[in-house]
Amino acid sequence: MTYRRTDKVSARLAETRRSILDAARDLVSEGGFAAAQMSEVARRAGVATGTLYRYFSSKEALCRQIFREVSTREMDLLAAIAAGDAPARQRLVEVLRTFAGRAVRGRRLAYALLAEPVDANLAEERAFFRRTHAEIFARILEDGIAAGELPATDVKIAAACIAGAIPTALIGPLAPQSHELDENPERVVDDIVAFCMAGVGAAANDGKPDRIERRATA
Amino acid sequence: MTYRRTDKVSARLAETRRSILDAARDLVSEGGFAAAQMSEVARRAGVATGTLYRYFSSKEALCRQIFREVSTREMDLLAAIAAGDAPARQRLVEVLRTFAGRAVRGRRLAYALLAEPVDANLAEERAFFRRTHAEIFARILEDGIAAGELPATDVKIAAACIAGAIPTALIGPLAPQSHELDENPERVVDDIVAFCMAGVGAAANDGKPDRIERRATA
DNA sequence: GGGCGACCTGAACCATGGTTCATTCCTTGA
DNA sequence: TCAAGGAATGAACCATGGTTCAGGTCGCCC
Repeated sequence: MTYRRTDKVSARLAETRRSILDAARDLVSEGGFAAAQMSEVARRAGVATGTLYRYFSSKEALCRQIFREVSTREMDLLAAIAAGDAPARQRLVEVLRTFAGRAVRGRRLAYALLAEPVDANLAEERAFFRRTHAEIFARILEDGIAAGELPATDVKIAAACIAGAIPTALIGPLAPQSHELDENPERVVDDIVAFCMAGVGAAANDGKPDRIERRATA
Repeated sequence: MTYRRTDKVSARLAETRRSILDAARDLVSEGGFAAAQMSEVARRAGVATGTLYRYFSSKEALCRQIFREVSTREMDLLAAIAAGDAPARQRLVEVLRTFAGRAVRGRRLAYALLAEPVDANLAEERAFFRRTHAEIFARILEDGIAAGELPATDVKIAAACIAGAIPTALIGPLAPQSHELDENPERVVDDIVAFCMAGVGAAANDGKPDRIERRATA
């Protein structure tokens, strides 16, 4: 027993771990998971390739960790809104706007999380992410139906539709071609949210004129 | 000049080409593009691996061809409906039902075309496929708005929402977990179509009771 | 200061799967 | 039947990128 990890060392280790995760996350938000090659992650983090394997058992483990950290942050935001005690319709609008708005702002990262081609292992993690999304939507829908704010629907299916419509409209293969997003992201978000709200049988106008009226008068 | 390709040979070549394409398509519809390895395609087609390269310059070229053949078939079906002279709302419902219905029936293939992780080259082809979808939806929406059947909306965005909602709800990472699809695919398709129709500001009841009423009485 | 072991290094290793090419087989036209 | 050349073969080749490991460095404890 001649060696025991000292606090200073632990701190340094933790720091290295963090810098690896940061490097990987940065790479992902710049070029997607495809850009996060182990050698490149190491270079960015200022360590050798082999060192990565002292902190993460495999590339998959590292990527999963990234995925979790980022998506947990997002989910927590949405969950907090969902757990509020505002009327269900209002919570739903807020959740959708938050989701879509954040995706637009961190577009490259959102693409990586939601749409980038990844291998089966990561796809699993993504499925979990999406499922959690859908559950948040579904719970609010249930509340709304129970409270009579929304018409009865199969909430699971409606939630899945929402979970598909938003990313596709924003960052899927359809989006890049159009430059509307760069010009007027707010309107795009508004329109998407309006579509989803209408889809679940609720007009989007909670205090402000909704998409349809606004555009009809234009 | 002692050799000239005879008709019989041309026919045989064409046949080989076809059998390669068939083998590849079958593999894709069984296990997605991931399962379509060149050696396996060759085995199925009853030729040697090298032979594939006499017909297609690369795996990418082969896969693109598959993608095009399959998706063209689907697009043509939808385009035919879209070009009809029924009221826009009716055409829209029909297109959506056809799209969703075929995806459910050929689920594995639909997954490959719409959602399976593929590399960037194929993603391009997929983007084209989706864009064409969205354009079909958009055109019908425009017709409907012009005819006063539908409220004014940004048709591009609505179309993108639809193009995202349907596949995700049916075959995306969300769907597999539930077995509703196996039990009652028709109802699921109905609900999804209803969501989309409501999203564009049209209730889905064209002659028959819509989702909401039906479920509310259950 | 010195021995010990954890930590770090990065070039070599390996697995996967697409691609090539020297060789063989077959068809054509005489 | 035979020379000429296109078509087919499939094992070897190669590129990519994750993973390993023998050797060096550094911090802990006495």
